[in-house]
Amino acid sequence: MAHWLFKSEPSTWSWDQQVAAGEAGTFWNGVRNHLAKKHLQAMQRGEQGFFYHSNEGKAVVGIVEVIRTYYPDHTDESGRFGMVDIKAVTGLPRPVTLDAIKAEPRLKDMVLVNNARLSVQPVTEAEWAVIRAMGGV
DNA sequence: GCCAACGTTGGC
DNA sequence: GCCAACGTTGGC
Repeated sequence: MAHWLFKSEPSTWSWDQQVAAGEAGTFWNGVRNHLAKKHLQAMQRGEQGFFYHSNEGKAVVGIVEVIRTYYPDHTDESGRFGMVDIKAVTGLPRPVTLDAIKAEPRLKDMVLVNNARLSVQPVTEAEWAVIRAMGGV
C-alpha cells in the first residue's frame, strides 16, 4: 500500500477540523496541479497519509486514511480536477517539524524537502516508518 | 510550440 | 512581509 502526504494551511483547513469531521471524513478539494492530481488518482481506499501543516506550524501533525477514491471536484469550474475523501486516524503525540525532517538524513529525499509546494505528495515506505517513529505513533 | 509575464505558494 | 521557486497563461 502506498503512503501519502496531504498539506494544508491550518488557517484554511486544520488538523483539529479534520478530527472534528470524525469517521465521516471530508473531501480534500482545491487541488489544481496536475502532479498532485495524478497522486490523488493513484490513491486507494484504506491507504494512509500524513497530514502536514504548512506556513503555520510547519509540522506533520496527524495520520489520515483515504475513504473514497478520486471523483470530480465540484469546486473546480474547469472540470479538470478531482478529489478524494479522507478521515482522521490519529494525531501524532509528538508533531514532526519541518526542521526535524530536514535534520534527519534518512528523510533528505522527501518530496516535502525538495518540492515543498506540491500539495499532495507520495511518501516512501521508509519515510513513512521514520516519521511515524519520530512522531511517537 | 516557445517563452515572457504573471500569480501563488510557502519557507524564512 | 519578503522573495525564490514553480506552475500557468497568453501573445507571438
